[in-house]
Amino acid sequence: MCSAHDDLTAKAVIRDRALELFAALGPDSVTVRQISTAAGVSPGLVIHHFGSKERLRAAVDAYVASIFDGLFSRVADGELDPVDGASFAEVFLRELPPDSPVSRYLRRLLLSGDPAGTEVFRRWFAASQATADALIARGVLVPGDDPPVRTAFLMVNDLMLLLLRDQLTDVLGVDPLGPEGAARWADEVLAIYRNGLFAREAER
Amino acid sequence: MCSAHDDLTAKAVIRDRALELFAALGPDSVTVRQISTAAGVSPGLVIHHFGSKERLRAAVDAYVASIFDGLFSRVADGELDPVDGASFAEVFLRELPPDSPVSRYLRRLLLSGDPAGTEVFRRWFAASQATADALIARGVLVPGDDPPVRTAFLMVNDLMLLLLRDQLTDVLGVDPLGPEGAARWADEVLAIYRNGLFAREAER
DNA sequence: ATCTGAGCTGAACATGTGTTTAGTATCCTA
DNA sequence: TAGGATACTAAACACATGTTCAGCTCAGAT
Repeated sequence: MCSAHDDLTAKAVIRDRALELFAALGPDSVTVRQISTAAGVSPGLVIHHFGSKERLRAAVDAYVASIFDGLFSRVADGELDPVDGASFAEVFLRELPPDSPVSRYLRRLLLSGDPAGTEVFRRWFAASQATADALIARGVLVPGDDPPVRTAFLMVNDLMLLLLRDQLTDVLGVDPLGPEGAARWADEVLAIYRNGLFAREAER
Repeated sequence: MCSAHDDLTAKAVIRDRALELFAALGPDSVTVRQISTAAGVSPGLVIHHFGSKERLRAAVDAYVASIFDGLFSRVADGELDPVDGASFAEVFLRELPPDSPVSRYLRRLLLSGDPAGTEVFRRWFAASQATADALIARGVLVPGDDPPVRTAFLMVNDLMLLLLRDQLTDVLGVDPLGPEGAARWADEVLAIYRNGLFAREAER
């Protein structure tokens, strides 16, 4: 190994810097040269290791997907517990480094319609379904008339925090995934889940 | 006018084709030449009318924002009524042509963190707040302990359908904004809003 | 009739792009 | 210790990009 950055192989460094740049700027606006200088290598090496920019992008997609897969299986194994409204988003934020570009990358993955994003979405949905089933079995949740739709609803409520975090911070004045915002958000969501939203006619 | 396409001015045609291409492929992957051939004009004319590709993008941003502004003010005037769960998304889908690229463009606008997207989000939030206040005043909704957070929650529930429509269609097997899917989605959401989510201990 | 200015084109320009290539150092294996 | 693969670079290549420019057409004012 010629030049040692951190304790990672150069290929991994390239992948990590590409992940950051793709997440921040979008894959299309990022050039191979930007990635190579961010990784401290030559542009040729990026191609040497990944074949092409497009395949580097695919590698980053797969890497991010594998991170989420790891988190999902840890939840399934009971290592991580998404209690209290079944918020996967909060669990993930806790597990990932606070400035991790992964959630921002996921945003691009999902909203751009990329197949890799659809795949992550599918697995997230499956994990949500498993969690919901477990809570129903324990008698905590009621199943509802249309379990898949109910699961999807709960899941997107959760995902939203990740996807629209910046915009929500803007209008609320507080980060809904920060310490204070998360508490306020959870309180309100649980209140709705508990009491519903509509005024009860004649207060029962 | 040299070449008449449809009944629109060439500048408007360029803007419309750019909107479609930007929505479908992302602004960064679309070239001026693609836009110009889609509009049936020369690349130079695109620059002639808009100054630069970047300023064309800004013009499209503003155009989309104005479309949403129009819809918001029609809702405010009572012309459009988002009853039943206050679903703006459904209202918009009904008002826009079925294959309109606007909602897809909005997705890009929000995910890219573009200021224009943030602005649309702000106005959507304001409109949601106004609608919620009206429903509370009529005694339909209960305000909750944290009205801004409650409004944001309801709003993102709604936005989600627009933003994750494709992925939801994938996992549910039905378009949540299509005729059947919308009904199932509304039923389930209203059930939660009405009865909550948790099993009542001892069934009261 | 003539001038003016806007709409518009085709070709060219400068540059940034992804990628290739030739070559060098370094490591692992036999 | 030889030899071949691997990691890596610098330079170049081919091409696509956004943009410019000179000039054309044509409607409307003078």
